[in-house]
Amino acid sequence: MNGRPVTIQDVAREAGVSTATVSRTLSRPSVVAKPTRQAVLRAVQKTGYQVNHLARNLRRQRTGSVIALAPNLANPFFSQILAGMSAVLSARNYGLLIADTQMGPDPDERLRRYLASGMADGLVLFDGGLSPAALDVPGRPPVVAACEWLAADLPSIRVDNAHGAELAVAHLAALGHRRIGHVTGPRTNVLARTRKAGWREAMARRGLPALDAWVFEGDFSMDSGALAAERWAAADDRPTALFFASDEMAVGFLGALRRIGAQAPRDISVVGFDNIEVCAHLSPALTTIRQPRTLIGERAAGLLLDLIGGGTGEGIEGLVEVELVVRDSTAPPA
Amino acid sequence: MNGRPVTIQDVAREAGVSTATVSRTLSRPSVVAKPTRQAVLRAVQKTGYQVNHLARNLRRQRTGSVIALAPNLANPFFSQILAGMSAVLSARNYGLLIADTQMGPDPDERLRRYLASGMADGLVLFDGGLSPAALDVPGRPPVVAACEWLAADLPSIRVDNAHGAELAVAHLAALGHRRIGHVTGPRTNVLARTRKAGWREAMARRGLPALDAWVFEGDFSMDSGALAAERWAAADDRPTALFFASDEMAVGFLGALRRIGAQAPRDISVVGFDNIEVCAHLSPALTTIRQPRTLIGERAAGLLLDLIGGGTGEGIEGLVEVELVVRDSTAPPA
DNA sequence: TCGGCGGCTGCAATCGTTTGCACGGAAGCT
DNA sequence: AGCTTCCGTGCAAACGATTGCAGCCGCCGA
Repeated sequence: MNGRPVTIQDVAREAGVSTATVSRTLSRPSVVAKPTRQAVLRAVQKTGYQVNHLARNLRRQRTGSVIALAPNLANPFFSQILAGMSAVLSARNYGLLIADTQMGPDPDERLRRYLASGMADGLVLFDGGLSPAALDVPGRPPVVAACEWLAADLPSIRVDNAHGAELAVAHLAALGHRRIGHVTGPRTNVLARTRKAGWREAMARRGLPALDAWVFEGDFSMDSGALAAERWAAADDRPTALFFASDEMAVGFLGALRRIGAQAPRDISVVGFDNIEVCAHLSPALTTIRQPRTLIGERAAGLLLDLIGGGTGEGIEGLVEVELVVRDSTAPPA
Repeated sequence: MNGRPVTIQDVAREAGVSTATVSRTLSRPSVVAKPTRQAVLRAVQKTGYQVNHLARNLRRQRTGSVIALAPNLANPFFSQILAGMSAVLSARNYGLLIADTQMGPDPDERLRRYLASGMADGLVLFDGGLSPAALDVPGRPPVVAACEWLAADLPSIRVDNAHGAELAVAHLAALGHRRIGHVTGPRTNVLARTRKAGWREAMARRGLPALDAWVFEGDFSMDSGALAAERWAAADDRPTALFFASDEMAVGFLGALRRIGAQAPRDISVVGFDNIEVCAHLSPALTTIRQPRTLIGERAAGLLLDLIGGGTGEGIEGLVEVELVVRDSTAPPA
């Protein structure tokens, strides 16, 4: 009734037992005798006791939460992944802290700080641009990379980007395209690099040239996609199809394309990557490579929890499969 | 060097002072003499000491983090708001925990649990669908509502939805439209209700009828927007312009419109709400009401921190202004 | 020279749990 | 009956920081 929060002591007094017994009743009910247990539970009910997580965690030497570290929280791409993580974490009574790497001046330093601070029992890293050296922190908690990552030895959940590129190129080639270009992500981004490499390989596998003139540099943003449209239109040796490293860029491209009087798939076939929600609602609806984002989040969280629990992460599949979603932005070349 | 994390005791020993002095050096440097301070800082450097937040927070009787409770984390709308929150929170050394109300079976119960659990020093609520009764928890921490909310007495950051509707209708009316319809959000959502009411008022203010036949029910999703397009096309008394309660629905509408051979703004003018990123890249680019989402997040976090600090939230403006962004989806009626 | 004062510092209690250890008693066995 | 075993419980020491209180010391003024 009064303002002071009720502690385990209050419950113990109420139930006429020691705090140890209350604690045990709550965490390992089986070890306390049934009558005692019931008395304690009754006292808990009566007093409205809630454990103090701070105290519990201090004693247990853990924090009960994990950090998701993303390059840019404003990017909707992550929200679904976070939802997936949140689902499995809250089921296991873990909290999900989120943080942005790109906000302060020195991303690597921020990562290091998070690792050293002991604010969380583990960390999921979504930023492929950080330096592996930032992981070199004495007693750091487990880290799961949920992106392609230079340091191959980090437990990770990866999307099969190369296979995605292969699917895209295969689809376009099957339609009869031979001049298939690529719009890249940011040069430093590992995802972007893998997709580009995948494109090259897929082309080579079919004996198709992967000309540099068919590569347009982007940065995953819609604006950069729009820019690619202008450059594509101005080029003299144009590809008849483009594989984009992200849907966002493809969306920007399609919009700009219309504005300059061209149209997909009549003038050019377009394949994106991600399957963001808007794809199905564009006109033409965007053919793309689907990434199961919720699944990525769930897997990453699952893997991290396993590591935190002392597991090796052996049982958890690190590679999640992508699939081709055919819509209206692709057709045989004119 | 060894595995055990370095504590304040180690630093104290190294510096030849007491733990109290170390603590003070770190939290209120001005009260300790300069030579002592330097010795302590040197020891901190040497040992690589990091404060244990758990212990600090236990002692300080606070958790150092706040919860953002959203109806659906997978909704990209929130990611930018979270980014805004994250920015101001991490600047003040607070952590941001996120949680989903809609995941478990009983959202109200979840809210209550979060409030009672003491896991955070405060909470920002984005779900307008929860019952105010869920807030009725004995020693609950401050809560900020970042959505329209039935219980008017909760400190809140609100968007001026009614004004947004007014701007939309004013714009369309100025173009010469008289038959202006509305596509609603989910019936239970307070945001959706306010926008609809705003539309009605704006129409009335101009002496224009707001016919029920011009109202299409949606749920904020792209799919529901697409559905509205079919219903609009099938109607016999068609509005010449539509004001949408969300951009997502407008996007779905535009896509479906094209698929049935119609086109904006030739056949119908469209105004959305939110200014999501894709608006500018559609063709036609979508005229909409801009909500400053980052600002909403910043304000909400700021207000919450003020309340946590014992403030009254007086100085913080609760209403954030929206603005009209005119693009290509609106034109005079045919 | 002495009293007073103020600036630094240390002692030790405290935050609320968990948990190793020990103890008491009942039950089972010879 | 005496001895072991085992179950259930309580005692008290952690976990690692913060902070009120008190004491020390040096400086200043009288």
